[in-house]
Amino acid sequence: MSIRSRSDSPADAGGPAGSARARNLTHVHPADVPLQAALDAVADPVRRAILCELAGEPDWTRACGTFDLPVGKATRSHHFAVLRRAGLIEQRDAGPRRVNRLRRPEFDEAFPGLLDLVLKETPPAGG
Amino acid sequence: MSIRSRSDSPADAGGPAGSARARNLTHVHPADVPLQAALDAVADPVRRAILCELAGEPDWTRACGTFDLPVGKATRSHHFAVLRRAGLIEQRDAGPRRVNRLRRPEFDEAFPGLLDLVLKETPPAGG
DNA sequence: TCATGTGGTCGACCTCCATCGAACAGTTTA
DNA sequence: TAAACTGTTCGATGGAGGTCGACCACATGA
Repeated sequence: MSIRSRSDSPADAGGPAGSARARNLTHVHPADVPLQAALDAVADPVRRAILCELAGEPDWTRACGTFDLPVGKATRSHHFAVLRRAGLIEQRDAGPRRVNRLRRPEFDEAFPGLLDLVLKETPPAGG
Repeated sequence: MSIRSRSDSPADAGGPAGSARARNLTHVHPADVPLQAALDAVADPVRRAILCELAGEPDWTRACGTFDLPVGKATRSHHFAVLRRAGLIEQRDAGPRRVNRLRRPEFDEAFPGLLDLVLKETPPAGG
């Protein structure tokens, strides 16, 4: 397998030191994520809804607050953090908003097929 | 996709009506399993250990009690039931024992890549 | 400076589920 | 019949995590 240098933190690109908020934005490369964490991340329906919405649009175009989710903003923030720690999404501060990107190629390399299953999911019914 | 006739309950093969215990052994075809149930099933480390052990041996050679698991027999029975209802394993009564088979081709067709991820998992560390 | 909008953090609550001991059921052998 | 073995079911328990309201931190614009 290809052990890449996980030091190329992509969120650091965009400034010498970044803002104070951005410095708290820690990312984990999918290659460093245990299978347990990856499965736990995608096992939640709200998080799968986030991933599906994110997959349908270009990178860095969706802020956290723009997702249609049946939970409050505290829970929403929690879910985004779980996805970030599982190597599934990447986040970047854009003014007061935090925009997202689905880490599809990296995650696919670490867990082949898993993200495809999530994105191909047929919504239960009716909705 | 190939919608196969899910009425070919394989556990019924082997007798006209089977024993009383066998009649309570209900199976679910992986094609009828929601993604949520499949993910929930493989998200548990004990169940993944069962799947990995099962994958290393021929079908119908491992009874439930022969698995090396860090849980009591009540919990063990629970986990096997979850795997059965998720379409991951097939069970058959052999005397007082209940032997198992990994439903690898059927499950792979319904959830491509998922079982591979589980079986390729590297045990956390040390051992 | 203030107001607004966005998102994170904290504490608490609550539900789900993994876990266990005990009792029960079925099979085999004596 | 009894004993031994295997596995299930039941009821209870504990912990992990999803959820919320409230408050806090940061960025923008007037």
